[in-house]
Amino acid sequence: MRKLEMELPNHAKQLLLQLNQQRAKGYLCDVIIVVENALFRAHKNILAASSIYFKSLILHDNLINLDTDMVNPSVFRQVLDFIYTGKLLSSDQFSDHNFNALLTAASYLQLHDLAALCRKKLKRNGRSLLSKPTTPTNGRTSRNQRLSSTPVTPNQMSGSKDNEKSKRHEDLLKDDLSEDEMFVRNTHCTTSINTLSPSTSKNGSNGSCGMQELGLDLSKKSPSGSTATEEVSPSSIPQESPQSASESTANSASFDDHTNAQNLTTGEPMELAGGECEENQPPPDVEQHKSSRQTTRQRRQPKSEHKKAEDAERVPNGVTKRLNVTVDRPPGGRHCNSDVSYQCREDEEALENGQEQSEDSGQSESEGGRNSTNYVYRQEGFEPALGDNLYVCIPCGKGFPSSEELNAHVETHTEEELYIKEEEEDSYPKEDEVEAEDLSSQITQVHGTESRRFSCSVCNKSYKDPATLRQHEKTHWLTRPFPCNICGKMFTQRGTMTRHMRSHLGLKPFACEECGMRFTRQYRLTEHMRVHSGEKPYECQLCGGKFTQQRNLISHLRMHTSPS
DNA sequence: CTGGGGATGGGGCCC
DNA sequence: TGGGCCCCATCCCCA
Repeated sequence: MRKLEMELPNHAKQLLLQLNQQRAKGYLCDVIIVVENALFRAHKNILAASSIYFKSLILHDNLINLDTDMVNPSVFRQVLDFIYTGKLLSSDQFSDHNFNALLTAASYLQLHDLAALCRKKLKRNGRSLLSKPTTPTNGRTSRNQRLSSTPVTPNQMSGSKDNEKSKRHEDLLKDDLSEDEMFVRNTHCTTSINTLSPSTSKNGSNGSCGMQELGLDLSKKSPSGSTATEEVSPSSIPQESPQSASESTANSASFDDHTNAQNLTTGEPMELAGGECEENQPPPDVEQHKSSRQTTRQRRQPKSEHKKAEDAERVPNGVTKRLNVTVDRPPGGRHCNSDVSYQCREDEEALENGQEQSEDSGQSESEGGRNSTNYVYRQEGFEPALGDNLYVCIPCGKGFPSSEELNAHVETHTEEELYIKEEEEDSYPKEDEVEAEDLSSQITQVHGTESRRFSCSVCNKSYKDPATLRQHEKTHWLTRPFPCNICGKMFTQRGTMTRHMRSHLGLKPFACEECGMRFTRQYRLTEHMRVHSGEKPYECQLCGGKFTQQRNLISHLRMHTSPS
């Protein structure tokens, strides 16, 4: 048999180039590497082919946390670039110090070629090689040890991951990352990250890490003093920038595309790492349960998360909405499903507008700038005058020097800017609202001045206060005055909308002291606490069954009353 | 496979 | 404006 001698000269190179480009777009990326607060997407195959260490890590995990003692985001970006390009790009950054750091990382990651290169370089410069051990031996815990089956010493995670560290690193990133670096600071980002790793729940025995470890800050208002409140600012999840690797062949694969931003924004698990990553991963909170129910709940994935994961899959390159987006709400549907449908709808519109949802679409979207109040990043096509204010609010373009300030600013969006418009409407009745029903003025006139009760002319419900009546009236309006600026869903009450927004933004201020699980509503936490206390205040009068939640009692009662 | 129970998320609505 | 409660939907576990 004759040997075939035909060979494309640049086949390998082209292939790698393609892969790197795909990485930049997050296309087919199936693993996320978390380095401190930076997130990198990549392809398992590539990593596995590059390093035995990675090979072992990604075998069972879609999420890898690297020991930040060994590698920092800036260095890992270079490492990743090297893996995908085989090149170490020279830059000012490549000082001996940098090579030392690279060597540390390369040794740690068992990237022998890269390590050899670094040694060579250092040797040439006559500098001593770094001496950091490949395996961290200090007492400091690292996330990878908790979240992934890293071959590194399986130290415990110190649940109380220090703010200082994250902050420090954040600052570091600010220094290290280029102007084009993208910063993402959405809590959901972290949430989803956690959900990405099947091993998270298995390995994560320490409850207080989870989101906090990854930079979540959902506990601003947490009444608890639990460790869960010691987390870092949500803003401390700097995104690896697509531009960070701009000097290289391709961008660093990170949460750079809209999809991610979208998911983050909408509180949906980011589809950063491909669908499989999002499946059946319990949120970090869940894994923290210690009650008897703990096991059960650990195996569960909260519905919304689950659905969101699915949604993310369905809209892999979803065009995120910007604030002030025109509402286009499909009829019917509620809950997140409807939200998602809106999202999909926008995606479709984007498609119609020529934004293909091909594998390249992710890129095009990313250039469109992402919305997501909580997602801040910097990138081409979005050029606010920032100066050193690297933390950018996507909706308004304002830059802030720190994630904390940005975080504070972002909050104002949900409670301020987003409602300015509606406030104008709120002073009603506006023309269109009058057209809709024009109930308020009528009713107020009829009942407001004379009667103590204010009755709705539509349904005759009465209220003791005109404001409440007005609130009620809105339920009759054909037009709901309070749109969600992220998904377009409309609400009759501002409070409902703000609450809804919290789900987008991943703001869960209420933390359970027992397990660290967080909730968007105080009432939910109160409900939840009964899980730990065992209190079952709701009793079925028919069978004596007791329930922790009233709704479950109601559900139970239906069972009694149902025909079957 | 099915139904019941536990638990959670989201929206509506009233206070 | 936010809290509280209700309802619906859903998931997961288990018998």
